[in-house]
Amino acid sequence: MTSVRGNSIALRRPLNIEELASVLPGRRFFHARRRGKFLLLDTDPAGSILLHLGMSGVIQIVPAVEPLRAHTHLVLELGDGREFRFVDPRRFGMVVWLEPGAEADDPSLGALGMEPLEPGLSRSLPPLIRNRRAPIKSLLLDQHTVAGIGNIYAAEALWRAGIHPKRAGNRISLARLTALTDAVQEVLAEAIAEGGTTLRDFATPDGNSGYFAVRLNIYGRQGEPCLRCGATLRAEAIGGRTTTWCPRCQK
DNA sequence: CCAGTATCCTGCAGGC
DNA sequence: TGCCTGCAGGATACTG
Repeated sequence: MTSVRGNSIALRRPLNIEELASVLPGRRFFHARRRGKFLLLDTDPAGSILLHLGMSGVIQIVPAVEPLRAHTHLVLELGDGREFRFVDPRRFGMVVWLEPGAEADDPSLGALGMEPLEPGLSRSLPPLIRNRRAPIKSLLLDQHTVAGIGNIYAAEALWRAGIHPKRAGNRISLARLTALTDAVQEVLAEAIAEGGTTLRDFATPDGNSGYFAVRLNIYGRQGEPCLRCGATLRAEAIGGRTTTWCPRCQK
C-alpha cells in the first residue's frame, strides 16, 4: 500500500484515517482470514486490518481511475494502479487496525463463539443451547454462542429442521438440536456455493449478485404457502428481527 | 449472568 | 408525481 485516503467518520467502530495513514503505507497484504462475520487482512510487516461489512458494506479492488461510488469511506492505494475501497452506505460496518498481538484483546473478536462450519458443531453447540431459555432464533443469531449466522440463514435452518423459532433453547431435544446444527451447516454451505444471497444491495466482490435468493424456502415468504406442507407462512419480530416460519411444520 | 430492547444509518417500498 | 413513514440488517449499549 502506498497511500490512504478517506474520512474519519462514525462506523460501527470509529474509522480512524489518521491511524491507518500512519501505519499502512509500506505494508503489503499477504493473507485474508475470516472469524464469524469479521474479515482479517494480514499485512507484512505484521499487523492486521479487522473489517466487517455490516449490512451494506462492499470491498472494491478497482483501477484508480474508476469513479468513486457514493459512501466510499476508505481508499487504499495499492501501488499497482489499483485501489482497495471500502464502501458502506448504512455504516454498519467497520475497518480497524490491529497491531500484532492485539487480536487476542480485541473486544469484537474476543467475544465470538464457535465457528458454524467447524466439523464438531453438532456435538459442541447443542449443549450450549440447552442451557439457555431464549428463543432458538435469538440463540442462533447470538454471535457469542455461534459466530457467523445471520437472519436469513437462521430462518432457513429452523425451517429445514422443523423447529419453531420461538421455542426456548432448553426445551428442544438433543436429537432435534443435532438436526438443527446439521441444517445450519447445509444452508451455509449451499449459500456459499451459490455465491451468497442478494436481497437489495448485496453483491459479490466482482459486483455480481449472489444466487441463493432464488433458493430461499422461508425467508421473506410470509403470506405465501409453505413449500413443504402448504400452510400459510407467518412472520413476526423475534428479538427485534423479523422472522418467518411455518405454523404447521415448525414445532 | 441472562434476556430483551433500543440504537446507529441509508435506501427503498408502500401509502396517500 | 412527490412527499412521508417505516422497515431492513448486525453488533453493542443499556435496562430489568
